[in-house]
Amino acid sequence: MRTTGDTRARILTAATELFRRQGYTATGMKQILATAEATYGSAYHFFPGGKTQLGEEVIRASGAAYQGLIAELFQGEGDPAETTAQAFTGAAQTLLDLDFADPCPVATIAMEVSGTNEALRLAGAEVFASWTEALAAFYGSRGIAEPRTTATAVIALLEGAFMLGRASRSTAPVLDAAPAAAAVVRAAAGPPSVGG
Amino acid sequence: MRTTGDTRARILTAATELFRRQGYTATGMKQILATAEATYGSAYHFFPGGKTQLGEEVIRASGAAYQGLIAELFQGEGDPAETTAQAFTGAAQTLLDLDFADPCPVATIAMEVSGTNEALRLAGAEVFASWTEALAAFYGSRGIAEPRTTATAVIALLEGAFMLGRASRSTAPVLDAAPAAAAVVRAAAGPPSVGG
DNA sequence: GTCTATATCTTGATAGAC
DNA sequence: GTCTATCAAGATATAGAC
Repeated sequence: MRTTGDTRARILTAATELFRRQGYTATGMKQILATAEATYGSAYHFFPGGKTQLGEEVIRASGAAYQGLIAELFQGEGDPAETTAQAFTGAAQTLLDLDFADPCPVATIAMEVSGTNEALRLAGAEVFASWTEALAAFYGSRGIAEPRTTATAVIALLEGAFMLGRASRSTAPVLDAAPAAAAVVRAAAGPPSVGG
Repeated sequence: MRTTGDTRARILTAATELFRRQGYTATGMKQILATAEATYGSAYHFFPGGKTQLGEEVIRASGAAYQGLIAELFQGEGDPAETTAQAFTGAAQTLLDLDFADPCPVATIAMEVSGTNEALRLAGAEVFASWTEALAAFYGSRGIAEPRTTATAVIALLEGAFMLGRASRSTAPVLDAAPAAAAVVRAAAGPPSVGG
């Protein structure tokens, strides 16, 4: 049963999958269309902005989806540091389930185009900011000091751990990052002792 | 005064610069050779393995250089957590000096090819492992518990912060990561208190 | 070791029929 | 809304003169 708009969604899904596996530049329109079982005519009908528009919509759609995931994972009354560590443990499993394809569809595109494509760079920046805000809202509600700083560091840690995990085809970096992320949260929860 | 081997080095330098700015796939041999003021003949004379060999040598050379930088930065008798934070502060300045080009030539290539080019993926993995070992050696010598785990988390945090910083064209993520990295080191230095 | 010319293929994008 | 055919420009890589 086909509904109107099906083709557009198929193209977007195929692009998301291929971008995360092969990167943005290395993925051609032809391959996207073959995977989506669509044609050039349909692609440029729905995405007149071409490949750049496709990349931008992939970033924003994935960004919204992951923002929802953050809201889902980071809640409840437990220790926020423990909640954070558990999210990393779950992320390690996701990495494994994907056979070390990029768990973050935004990261690879962001790395590739940050220096060359301003529209895509900006889309990635906005998505990262939205994740930081969502996570900071959670930390703030749990009484963590400097919630935005903490959230930024936790997201950076997760993205970096994904990168090392993909390169080494191992979940170890993400699992190693779990207690580290908890330590970051605990440090912000406690007193800001600097001198010793 | 030209010395033998000059051309080879020029090609390698140009490739390193362009890969970090534009990514591996988006950079063409033609542009590399134009930048290096070299020709196809020279390129395939020195790099018979073509673009893949060029990518691999860029990764390994940059990896060795940065391993030296780690050894240089992480030493001395000061508080290792403070030393770590200072390294991040310095990295933020580097990011700014590069006008938000990738401070890590390995990261972009690793993200792009981890799923498609096994030779390059492995080269990146080995480089990341060498950095982790170098950093772990420092933490171990300073009495930090689980030095490898700590080192992995710190490197992941740095790489992730670079990624966010490039996307947002801001040093804030790297500066936010500085105290977080210190917290990770401090947590490993102190007693493993979990319950409270 | 360096050069030019070229072979072969793929890229993103468009035109126009239906 | 979908299709095919095609364009112009790019890609990596090679051949062979010098």
